[in-house]
Amino acid sequence: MVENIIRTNKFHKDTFDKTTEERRQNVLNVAIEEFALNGYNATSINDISKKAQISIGAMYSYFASKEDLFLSIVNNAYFLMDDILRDVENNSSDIFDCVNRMIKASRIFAMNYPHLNRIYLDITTQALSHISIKLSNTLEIVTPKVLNKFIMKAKMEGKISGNLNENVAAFCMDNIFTMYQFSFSSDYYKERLKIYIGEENINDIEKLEDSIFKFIIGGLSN
Amino acid sequence: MVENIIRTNKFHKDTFDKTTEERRQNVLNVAIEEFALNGYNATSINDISKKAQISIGAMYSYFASKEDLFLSIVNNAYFLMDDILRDVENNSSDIFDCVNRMIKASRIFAMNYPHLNRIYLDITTQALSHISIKLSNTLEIVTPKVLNKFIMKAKMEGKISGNLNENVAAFCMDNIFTMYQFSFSSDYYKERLKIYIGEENINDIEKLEDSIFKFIIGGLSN
Amino acid sequence: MVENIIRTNKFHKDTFDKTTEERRQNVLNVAIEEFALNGYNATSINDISKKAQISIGAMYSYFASKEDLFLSIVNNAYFLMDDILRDVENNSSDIFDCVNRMIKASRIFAMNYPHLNRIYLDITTQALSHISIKLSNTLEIVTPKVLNKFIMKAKMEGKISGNLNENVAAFCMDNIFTMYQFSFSSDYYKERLKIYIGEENINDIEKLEDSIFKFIIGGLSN
Amino acid sequence: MVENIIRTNKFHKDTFDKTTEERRQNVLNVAIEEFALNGYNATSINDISKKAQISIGAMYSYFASKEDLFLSIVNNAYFLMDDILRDVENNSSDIFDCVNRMIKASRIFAMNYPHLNRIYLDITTQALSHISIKLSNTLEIVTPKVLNKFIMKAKMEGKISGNLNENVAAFCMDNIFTMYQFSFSSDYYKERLKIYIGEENINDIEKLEDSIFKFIIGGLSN
DNA sequence: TATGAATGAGTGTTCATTCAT
DNA sequence: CATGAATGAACACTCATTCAT
Repeated sequence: MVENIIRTNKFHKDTFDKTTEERRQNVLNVAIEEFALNGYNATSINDISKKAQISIGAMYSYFASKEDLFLSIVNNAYFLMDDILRDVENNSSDIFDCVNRMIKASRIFAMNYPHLNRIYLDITTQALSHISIKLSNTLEIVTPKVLNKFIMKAKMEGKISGNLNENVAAFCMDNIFTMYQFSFSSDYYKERLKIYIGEENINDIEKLEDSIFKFIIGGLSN
Repeated sequence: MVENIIRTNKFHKDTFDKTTEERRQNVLNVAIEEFALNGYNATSINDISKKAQISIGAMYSYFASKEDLFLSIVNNAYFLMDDILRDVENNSSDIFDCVNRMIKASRIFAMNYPHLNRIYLDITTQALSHISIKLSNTLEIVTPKVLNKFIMKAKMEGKISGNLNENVAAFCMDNIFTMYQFSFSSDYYKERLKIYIGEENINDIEKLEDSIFKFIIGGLSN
Repeated sequence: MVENIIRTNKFHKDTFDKTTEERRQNVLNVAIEEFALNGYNATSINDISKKAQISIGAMYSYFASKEDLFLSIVNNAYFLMDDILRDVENNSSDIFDCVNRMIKASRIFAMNYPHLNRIYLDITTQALSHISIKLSNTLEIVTPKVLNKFIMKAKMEGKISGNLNENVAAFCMDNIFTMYQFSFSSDYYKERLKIYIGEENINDIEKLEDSIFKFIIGGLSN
Repeated sequence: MVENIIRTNKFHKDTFDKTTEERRQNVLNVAIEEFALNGYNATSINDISKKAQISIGAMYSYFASKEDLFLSIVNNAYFLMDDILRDVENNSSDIFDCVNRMIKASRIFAMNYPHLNRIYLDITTQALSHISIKLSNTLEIVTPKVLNKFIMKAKMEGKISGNLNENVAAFCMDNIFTMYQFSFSSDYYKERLKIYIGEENINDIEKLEDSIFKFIIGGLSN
């Protein structure tokens, strides 16, 4: 199972498991913050160790390389995303409910873990393709599966047209979710959202999400 | 006018205007390729100058810094995007035609200028927010304006519901366009597209774009 | 007596005497292999402890420093050489027999203990003079003594000319033995031997050693 | 021709050819001294650049790596050795003259270039076999050729026995020369020479070399 | 006594930028 | 105006050694 592969991926050394929870969280938190702020390439492992107030030697006793530290973080982030998606899947009554939940989940994830979301954006960058390759087939697999499932179900129940191309619909929907997420973590996309909906509407999240919901439902009903 | 601001932004030194067109293009082309491949941070100006077969001294007589070279490229890229969008705007008969043209334009831009598209993705990254800030208010302004205009027109002509939130709709539509674009330049998003629509459907662009078109039209008709 | 000084040199801590023979041999064997392969400077004590499957803490409870571990090994190696030389001394009937035995002993030592021989070569290097100093007056003392003794005896018995400078002759002879030894442990000198005698003759050890013997005997008879 | 291969080996970058002769010599001299003193592994390129009072950046604009700097030095050293051996070859009237000249040349080379001689000793070490491999077939080729030539000539002229194995004889002779050389550069072998011939005789070089000469001539006449 | 996590100075190397020619 | 040699801070990473458990 793909999910198990993800969960058993391990990019840290045994030593990291043995240190205190506090130390572990501290290292990860500082690293997440730095990677999110500066991007992978501009982040220095020496800086992270200084800010986390641990020695650089300890850092390298926890992770074999800068890349492994980064992969560890990304891997953990996928656990989180996964859990959230699984939650959406399990609690959604139908595709409409599912869309609604996914919109909210996108924002909440980005607001709760803005650093992780920024890191995710960084990974999709061509410069980090060598890194995303190491996680390939574990990424981006749950969302299409969940969306597809609910769309098919709705089709069979006659709730939406049988002519809908469910794959492309799922793609379009996730495009909206993904960019919506980024709109709460990356300064660039934050600015873009403001331009689209106007600075004065930025705080009426309910209205915004309701409109997104309607747009998507329309897309499904074409 | 915003457009004039963009066009008059100048991130190169006067010397660069004075050298030959060939030399100018050569420098920019090599730089674009390198930045697209490695990302801003991992790209070396010395490397670019070597590959462009000009001296590093010349490089710095053209651009005050690595950042300025990068900004120059991005700025030029916006001319291109702008022209394309303007073209779409001028030739579209209505919002449906406009959507159709924008879908195609997204793909064509990404395929014709994959390097520029990758660079664009890089910029949206938080790590380069210090760079996007210098271009702020010049980016991402034309698309919403154009989309808005056509949606409003369609609303007035009764072609689509008056209840539609045109701002959010434009946002959703551009989310789809943007991610669709990335699907033709970044390896990461290429892979993601394959996962969504299946490797076997990746070559039937017409069917894909038709489905995207229908999804969006549905969204507008909700 | 010099010999006693050698034997009582002790570069390890008492703890090392108290651990099991197996553990002791294991540590030393792994260390010998690593030092021989990488040289003193490029060998890591942490690596040795990992390969020997003992903790780095234990390592430092046995030896006060990397240098002491190295000195221990070298010191032990001198016991071995010493025993071999003593054996040659005790069993040789005269200088001719002695030369014959020393040629063979050189090769056999190098083949049985190539690691120790490589380590010896490393020590003679200027970079490790700070180490050889700590062993000085214990090294290189037996061979000249033995050779000298047999040459003097042969002189007195009229077997070789009384005009021979026995010191220089011993020096020349040991030069030949030493380099012959290295020809069986260091890859560099192995290659050199091939260049001198031809790859096709490298396996006819008997002929080779017979020729060396004759050369030396000639040298003694000048 | 092997000699040409050596001469055209180039381990430095073009930039090094372009800097001033003074700077070039300075870098090489400091590097030679450091490598000779500490050995390859324990020598730091940053230290060399500091002692040579040039920036580390300049260092790396001259040589692509620490290894290349080292190889450059070794390569240059082979030019020197080569010239000396060629000189011996050209000026020797016969094998006896040749031996005489080689003994002297060994000492003089070691005294004039003790650093280079120490570096040579370092290279023969197993730990540096990865380096000597890069020079293989260029090293150690001239001496056997020269010695062989003169021995064969002497054989043909009846000056020495036709039964002599010239290859092994050359090997033995070079063993003596090589170790004699080291006796003037490495502290270890200096000490060893003293032990063999006595501290009181260390200054009577003429007597020493005369005795070595006689030993070798004897070896050739066996 | 044995363990191995932790330390931090030090390594080889890169690269944006300057400036004499 | 163009050149490219030169700079040096910074980087990812190593390793001899210490010390709490």
